[in-house]
Amino acid sequence: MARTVAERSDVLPLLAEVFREHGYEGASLSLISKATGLGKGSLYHFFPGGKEEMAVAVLAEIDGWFEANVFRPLRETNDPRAAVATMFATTAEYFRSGRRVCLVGALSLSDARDRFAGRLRDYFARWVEALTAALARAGHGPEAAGAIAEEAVGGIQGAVVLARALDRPDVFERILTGLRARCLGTA
Amino acid sequence: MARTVAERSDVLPLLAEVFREHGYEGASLSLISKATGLGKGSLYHFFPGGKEEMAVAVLAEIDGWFEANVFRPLRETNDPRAAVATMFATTAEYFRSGRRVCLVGALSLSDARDRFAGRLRDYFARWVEALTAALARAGHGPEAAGAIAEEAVGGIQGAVVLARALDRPDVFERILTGLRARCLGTA
DNA sequence: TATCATTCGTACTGATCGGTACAGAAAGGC
DNA sequence: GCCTTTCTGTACCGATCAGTACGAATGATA
Repeated sequence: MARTVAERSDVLPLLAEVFREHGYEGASLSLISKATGLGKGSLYHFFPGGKEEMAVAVLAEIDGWFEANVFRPLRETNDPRAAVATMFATTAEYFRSGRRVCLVGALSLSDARDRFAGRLRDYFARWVEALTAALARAGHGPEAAGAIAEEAVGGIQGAVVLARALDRPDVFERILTGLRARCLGTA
Repeated sequence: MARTVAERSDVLPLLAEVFREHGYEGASLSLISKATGLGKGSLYHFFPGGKEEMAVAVLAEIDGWFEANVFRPLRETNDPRAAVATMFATTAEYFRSGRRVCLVGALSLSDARDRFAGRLRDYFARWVEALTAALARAGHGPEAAGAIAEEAVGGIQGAVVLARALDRPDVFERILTGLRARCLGTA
């Protein structure tokens, strides 16, 4: 049979898009097969655990991407204010101004939440922690930094929901602008 | 056969809970049947259009509840600051501090969004408009009122996502407290 | 060219999906 | 007392679900 992909990791972005668009339950194997161009044989070869293993792999890749591009910069930068600003720009681009759903957030609202509870909690907890640390280093008081970080991380998720429901990416941009100002405001 | 319910509206809250917990795709007729105690015969008697009609009816009821308990008070009150404060208290109770999912928001993130796009957009648009009007009457400038309203409505949705992912209702409460302060702050 | 593990398509399983058909029981009018 | 309308359970439909089995094609090695 014809070879289509060399690496399991090659299909993860395609897989992620299917889960984002259809959710965990809605992402049927036939949809996944169509989106990846892989038959069931290949799919179960790469992911013996089936759909659940596919979702875990996708979540791990997303987690790794945010760790490298968002969380770590927030923790390790020498210029926390610039790092916070970069975080908003990076996430706005990643979520395509609300046109792209946050898979972690969407799973948190679905009945698949319990299945992946630990990973979902971990993702958001590390995001809030990293942002809290950056805000504290930027001059916010310890308790205010945590509260603002929660408001910002939650606010980004809410911006995705609202922009998608209203079908208005400009609403996403405006909310993020407000959140950024709140993070960088009184230091 | 034994009669179980008298009115179609009696099953709407049960139906809503099934959709909230399992999403549109995940709410199978067998789950719905179990949750409502109604067989398929009764279900299709009340909702000839099947699942889609059930979801539409549930959305209409939710919309009606928010219109009566949240949107209209914001529009018609003589004390806009008190009305805004009441909105936060009412929604916190309705969403049970993030333990209960917002069905409208969850559907907006799912692949059922297109099916109900108009209703989802309408719900959030009216919420933002009503809150904008109240904030303007409370003394905010016209452009600031709109921006804060979007941030607040989105923020509530994000608070549900975050509190549910972290399994921490206190995060929901803290975020709402911050949003309320932002709405009532500099008037 | 022969070998061999890896990769892949297809056919299949049993279960469940949303929806339909229909017979029969309860309720209400008379 | 019927008799009509309103409700309700159950059996069934074709389609699709996640997952398994397995043979065939492939690419690397030799």
